[in-house]
Amino acid sequence: MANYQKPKGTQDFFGPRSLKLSYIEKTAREIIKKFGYEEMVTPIFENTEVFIKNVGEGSDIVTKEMYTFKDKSDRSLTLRPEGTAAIARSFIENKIYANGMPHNKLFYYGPMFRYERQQTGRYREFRQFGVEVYGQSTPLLDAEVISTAYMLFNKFGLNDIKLKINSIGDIESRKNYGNKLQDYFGRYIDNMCDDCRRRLGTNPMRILDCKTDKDLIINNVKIMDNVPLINDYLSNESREYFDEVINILDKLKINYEIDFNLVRGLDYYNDVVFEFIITNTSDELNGMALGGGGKYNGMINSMCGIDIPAIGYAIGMERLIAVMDEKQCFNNIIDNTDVVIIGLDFDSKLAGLMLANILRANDITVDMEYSSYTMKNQFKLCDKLNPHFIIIIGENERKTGNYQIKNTLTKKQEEVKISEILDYIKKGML
RNA sequence: GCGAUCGUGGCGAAGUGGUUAACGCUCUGGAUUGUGGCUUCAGCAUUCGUGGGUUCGAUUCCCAUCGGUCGCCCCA
Repeated sequence: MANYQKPKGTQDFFGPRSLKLSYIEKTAREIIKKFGYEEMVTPIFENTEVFIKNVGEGSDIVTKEMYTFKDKSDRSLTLRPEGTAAIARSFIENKIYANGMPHNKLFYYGPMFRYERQQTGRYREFRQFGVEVYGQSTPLLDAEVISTAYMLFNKFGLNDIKLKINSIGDIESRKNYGNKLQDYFGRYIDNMCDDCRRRLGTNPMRILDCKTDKDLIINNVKIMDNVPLINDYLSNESREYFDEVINILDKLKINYEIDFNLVRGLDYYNDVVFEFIITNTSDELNGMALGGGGKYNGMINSMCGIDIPAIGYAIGMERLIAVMDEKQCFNNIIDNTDVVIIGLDFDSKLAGLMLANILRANDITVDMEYSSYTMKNQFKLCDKLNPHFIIIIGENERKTGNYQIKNTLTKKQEEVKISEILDYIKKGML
């Protein structure tokens, strides 16, 4: 046998796991539509510059994680590493902003690709469900966007997803704060890690995220404890906006934890940023981000020159499945077979096939064995599928027009006229 | 990009430098030829991720490579 392997970091979904994936996808679609969202489907790949310009030239995603390739006409294309930039591109290219709606609520679902070493909850091909809203900037909307995620978590039976939220301020606030951080960390930088030294010049806010220097103590002072807080450098406008979002979250009874060190790695965010954190699980998953997002008012403007506010988030499907597995949230999603039809000779199987399609057309799940005429083999299929009813057809049944129907729950077997089988089974399934 | 660890049949999992690679589950066939899920008997890896090397001989030692798992970085 040829030794085929799937590419590193990718996955095949089959059996129960594929059932879980489609259950999540279906449920997420249903719920988000209640909020008025429309699905947007964009290409799996985009022109490379869509991501470079919008995710950020300095971001890790762009500098080392993209699947970029040339097509036969020498165009540079990239397998999408995230959803937001592609959705924004489509929003602008199709001039959706001109459709007269005060806001446009969009969601997407599909695979994303990042060239990374895999570990728990991280793959090279992974799936995201995400939402983006364009056109309005108000705390009411921001809080509602966050609440859509919690409606989902709730529906899935997850009660331990912690919301971490912060405001990184508008562009001016960020600049002022960045200067302050450079002053502050500049005093200690000689003792800090290589990454932080690099970040000091390029993106000092990311130092706040550093795991290496998290507990660094210099001159008996834990430097992260005395770091200037973004909160003290927000413009009045940004601060009031953030306070109002928090206020509304309280009203919606969504628990949150304000984390002044939450800054996020994508360049396009401003003001409100947030992450959904997994808690109360195994060590591997605990503290991991199940999803994240924020506002990115500047991105649309930089793409098309029009001021259009934007906010969105994305949730990772593989991580969602992992948490839901641990919390045993998949108890009732098994697809049951309602009926298995047994035929004891070719003509009986043919009669069974015809009956099966009548039942299927009436919303009943039916399966059968196609090549064996022995009872034994066909009952084995029943053992596997565990149907509610087993219909047995043989020569006698064909002659009389009465088929044997066995109810596997009551263990009772009855003869039923062909014309009455549909009703008999429907009644039995209630 | 860096680091750790692992890779034996459909699955789980022992094992050793040397003629037949344990065991459990599953599966296949029979006891039981129109009623299964129990029991019982029998069968199922020319082969130990792949390629090369050492050796009289390697699944077991060495190297490389491809994968899995898990950390760091970053993120979903």
